[in-house]
Amino acid sequence: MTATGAEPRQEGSLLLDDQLCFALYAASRAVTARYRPLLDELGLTYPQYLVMLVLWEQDSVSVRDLGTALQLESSTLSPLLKRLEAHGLLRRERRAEDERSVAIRLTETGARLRERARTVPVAIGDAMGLTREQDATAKQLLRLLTANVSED
Amino acid sequence: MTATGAEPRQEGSLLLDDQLCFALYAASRAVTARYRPLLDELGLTYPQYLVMLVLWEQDSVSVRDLGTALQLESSTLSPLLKRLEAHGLLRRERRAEDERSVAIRLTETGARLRERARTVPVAIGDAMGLTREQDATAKQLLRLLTANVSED
DNA sequence: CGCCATTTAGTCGTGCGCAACTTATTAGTG
DNA sequence: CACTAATAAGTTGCGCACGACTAAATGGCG
Repeated sequence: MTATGAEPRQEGSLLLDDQLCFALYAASRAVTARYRPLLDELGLTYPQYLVMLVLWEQDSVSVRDLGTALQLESSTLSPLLKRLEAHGLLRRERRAEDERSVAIRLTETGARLRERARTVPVAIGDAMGLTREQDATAKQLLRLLTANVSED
Repeated sequence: MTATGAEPRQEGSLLLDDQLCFALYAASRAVTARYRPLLDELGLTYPQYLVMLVLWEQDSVSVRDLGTALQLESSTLSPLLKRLEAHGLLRRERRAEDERSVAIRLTETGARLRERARTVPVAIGDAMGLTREQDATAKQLLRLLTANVSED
């Protein structure tokens, strides 16, 4: 893939459309918006869906583990998990070994939801309309960017 | 750039780390977090900064124009613009030609802030640590993705 | 002209996302 | 062992983001 630079590439431009950050911000919201109708049918928001992805991979994780996986603070996760618990998808219980920690476990309902969610990544993949290579390149660049920007 | 696919590339994976959407979500928040201390000094949040970028390009735009440029709803912009007005950076006045429309104009303070903001894109560019080509490729892919996903 | 559909901002309610802080528990040090 | 530092989860306050809705103004059509 070649960079077809139809861009005024001066280093410190203040033009909105020169900013990678804006492309990122717009893309992220556009993708989330595309997820919304699909996730509505599952009764999930997008961040809730991400939490469920983690739990479907590995049941019984701590709030801390979720925070590490999703890069979210407990101040974001705690209320979100409460809502998922209220919807009957998971249970929260203090660990006996360490009373500070809370184990998040799927309920039967939560575990079963996985089957209904299987179609979601496929539908989104279609909508994104990237080739396999573009998808891989994008992921790679986004991870590099995240790593660089998260330093110190 | 080659796609070094150390990925389990099955089409409909439910693994968090296979999802482009998560890479996007994480990158967007990481970049915004990197902006935060810089923008704090200007007294701006990240979305407020984006609004200012538009206004520094073209003074006197409508709420609708801002919404088109930033892909945001009036329900997001109206309160945000009120806060910027309260901080003395802009004024909102109904247009005489069309009383439905509101013209957003920079105050002297708002216009002057541009000079202090000049260092921001440079600092962020450094922190991102992408080559020119990676930056261009990322922007290109993100725009393609946004366009595809926004269809219909 | 009169009327209705459209357009433009705006309000309201809900759910993030994060900084700053609190509380409870555990670990580590002398 | 005592005591302090750390860790884990949660609360609060604020600012987005967006859907659903409202009010006011304009455009278009008969």
